[in-house]
Amino acid sequence: MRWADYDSETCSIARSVDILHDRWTLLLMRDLINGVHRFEALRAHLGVSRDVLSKRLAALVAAGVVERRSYQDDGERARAAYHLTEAGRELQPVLVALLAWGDKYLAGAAGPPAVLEHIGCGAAVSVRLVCDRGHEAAGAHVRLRPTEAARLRGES
Amino acid sequence: MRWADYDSETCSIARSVDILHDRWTLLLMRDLINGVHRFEALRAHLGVSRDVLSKRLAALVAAGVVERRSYQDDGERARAAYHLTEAGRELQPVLVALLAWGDKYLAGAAGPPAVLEHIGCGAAVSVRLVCDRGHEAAGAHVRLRPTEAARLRGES
DNA sequence: CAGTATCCCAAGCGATACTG
DNA sequence: CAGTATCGCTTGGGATACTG
Repeated sequence: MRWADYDSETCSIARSVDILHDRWTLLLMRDLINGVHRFEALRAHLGVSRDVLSKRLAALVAAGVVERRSYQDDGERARAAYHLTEAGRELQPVLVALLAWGDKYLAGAAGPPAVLEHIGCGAAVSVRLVCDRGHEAAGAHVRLRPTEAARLRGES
Repeated sequence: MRWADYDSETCSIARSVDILHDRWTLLLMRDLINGVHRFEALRAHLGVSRDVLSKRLAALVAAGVVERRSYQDDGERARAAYHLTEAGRELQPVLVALLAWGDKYLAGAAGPPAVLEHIGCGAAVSVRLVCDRGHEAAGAHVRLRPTEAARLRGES
């Protein structure tokens, strides 16, 4: 297929970007995936204003990637905490890919501030594109094939 | 490490997001990686204004992920085209991860408009997180370990 | 075709103050 | 602590017109 035939708006990348494209959302996801769950902790760590954090969290809850939970420590009153849903956790490859790319191209002379490691064995973790038959499938070895859904849409 | 110890700004994810977080950049990268290289073709396919496209391209050239080339068809005058640099091409995993996620969670009843396939064998392509010793390393089986660079920064 | 210049509007964002 | 309300600034972005 010629890529230009591929509808720019219905593209899954476009839909994903629509949810994630602002300056804070991916960093917010990063913190959530790494164990920061409370409003004030998120605000302080990200350095974002309360207002924006509130809006972002609401948007992510609406999008189904974050859920709000109440919890209660002993002797304390109930508090709210935010956790990723299954859909949210599955954005991990996006974050890892961004991390790997930033490590490689933006880290500067000092090197990356942190590396991702497999807890089981301590080896470095990387992102790979593979096909169902196990072939490495990066770069030009990959193409998009339009589905029935796209064909039907095109006819309408 | 406790994630909150990890500096939010020097994080490689943050640096990457800084370059990519606007509404158009990732879609622009998508089109560039898929063979749309000319200004007017990009503008038409993305549906973005000339002004913004011009700025985005300039920013991406400055960031080193896009390069501007001149080419000349027979009998035509020279024209400009934009191509990804090596660094730009290596953002492919980010795009594939976004595509896969959108396919899974945002495609709706009709299913995704296109699927990614390995040109060699036609099998579907997916993103995997693996460690250097070949272990599958997704979800909670992964952690960030601060490097010397982070320790030095923390002391300063 | 490949942009730049101008204008104006809307959205994003931060600061501050306030509420339960 | 966990937010909402209000304000005003700044940036992003579309429309249109213009240039090489």
